[in-house]
Amino acid sequence: MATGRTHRPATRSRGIPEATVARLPLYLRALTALSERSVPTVSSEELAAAAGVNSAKLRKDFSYLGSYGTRGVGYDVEYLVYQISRELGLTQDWPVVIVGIGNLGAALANYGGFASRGFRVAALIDADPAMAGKPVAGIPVQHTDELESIIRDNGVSIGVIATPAGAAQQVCDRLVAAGVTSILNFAPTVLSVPDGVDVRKVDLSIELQILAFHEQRKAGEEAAAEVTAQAAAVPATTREESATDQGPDGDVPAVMPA
Amino acid sequence: MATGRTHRPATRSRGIPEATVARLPLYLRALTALSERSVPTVSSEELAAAAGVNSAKLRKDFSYLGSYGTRGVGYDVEYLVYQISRELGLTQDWPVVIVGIGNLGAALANYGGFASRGFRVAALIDADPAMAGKPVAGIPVQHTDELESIIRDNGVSIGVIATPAGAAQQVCDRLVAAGVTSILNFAPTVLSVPDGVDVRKVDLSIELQILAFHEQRKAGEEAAAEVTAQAAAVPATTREESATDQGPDGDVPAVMPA
DNA sequence: ATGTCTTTGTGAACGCGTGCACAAAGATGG
DNA sequence: CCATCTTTGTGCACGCGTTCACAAAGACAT
Repeated sequence: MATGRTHRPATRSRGIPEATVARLPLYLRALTALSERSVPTVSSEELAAAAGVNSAKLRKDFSYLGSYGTRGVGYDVEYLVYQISRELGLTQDWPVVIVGIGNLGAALANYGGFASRGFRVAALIDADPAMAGKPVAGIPVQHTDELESIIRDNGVSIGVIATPAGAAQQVCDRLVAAGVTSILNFAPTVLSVPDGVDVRKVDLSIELQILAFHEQRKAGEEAAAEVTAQAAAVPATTREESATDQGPDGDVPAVMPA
Repeated sequence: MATGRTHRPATRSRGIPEATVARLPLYLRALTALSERSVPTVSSEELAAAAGVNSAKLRKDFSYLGSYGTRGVGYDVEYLVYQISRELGLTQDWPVVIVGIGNLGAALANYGGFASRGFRVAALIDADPAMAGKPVAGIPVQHTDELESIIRDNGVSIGVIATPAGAAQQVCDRLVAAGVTSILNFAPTVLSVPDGVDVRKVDLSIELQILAFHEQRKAGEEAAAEVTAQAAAVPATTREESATDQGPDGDVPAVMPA
């Protein structure tokens, strides 16, 4: 998982659990694909397989939205697409600003999935004066000085931060002060925001580290069988070495801040 | 949250809960920052604040790794950096391939956080023959034909998929067949993999949709107070309209597949 | 109209994750 | 050496999320 909600830890809004909300976009995507293939109805079993989840979980998720299925038949694809879209708030237009037009910011500006679900890139903002006016994904980059006016003029409530870590908190503060209440943060920093502001985090480095952990464990388990007998002989000095006083400084690997 | 583990749903590997593993990189980053400022020790309270988590949670997380703290003092920063790095498997070198060198793939190749924690970009792979040989982030792009040999020659076990959704499953299958056992997927698709292969997903579109949901709810709550009296008069026809037979087709918003 | 068969919707049990609150441990000062 | 004070490590309870398993609902054929 590349994220973690920062605020509103267990806010089950109007009865819809957070975990369910996180899966609704998944269902929506699968349903949209079915809709394009003109499939009229789908069973919970089929849809669950397409979305990669348990069918019981899917049914319980849908039960929070209401009784939209027909027993013995399944769910009407078009109707469900509409209901989920409405529940997620995708029936309205969401202007979004992207701050920090480096490699990642440019990639986000070009990302089709943004524009395709009601999200409209209202502006691209960068601190580098040399970037100003340069078009990225057909949209001219604007300077940070205009951040506040852009937010207000376009009624932007969602901001995307793709700046270096050092600039993220400052940008965040300005976004919030200008009226943004939801932030998607790609910078590897913990953002502090006032109550009422939602922050979601996408951290590429963290994802890889989690994969590395499991990868290491897999490698360890493979080797475990042959070392089991040997491990019994060794008095556990190898793994837990020198946990007594001070950590070895020379052994510390070259770990740099992401 | 930008991800969701696909396989190994609740695998508490060697006793370390999945939720804890997901937070270790967060602690590591905060600790590395302290280390650079030559801070010798840190209390759970301070570190928790820096990582944006509860201090009790942090202490419990560390207790899974062992008793590395000193009561009345706190944790030795350098030692903890080393222990967490080792636990996460960052003391070894992880060669990584990135498949799909579009905007996003290029951004990933240039992303500093990859190389800085033991992850080495072993190769960039793209299906477009025109890209072959072109250097991105100082690394020449190679053609998809060479995928298998690259994986085997470099002993790659972690693959990053940044291709369009349509190509993702096929790329995934080839990666897995060639020996990759951990995949970080940026394509908006559900990947199916055999047992033993870990998939983590980063989905930019989903993150925005979750934010939109909360944003909509916030807006709805603001307006709720003034509409409460009015809502009582309206016989609930507005919200749940025509939930009887068929969903309105004309009303369905223009939702495209991400 | 009635029976059968499919599929939904949900009650209930279970397990994981979180946070409180406190006892144990050890540093520090006298 | 003893008292005090700080901070860790953890037992415990609670709540959310997941899954099972089944009764209710409705389609469909006869």
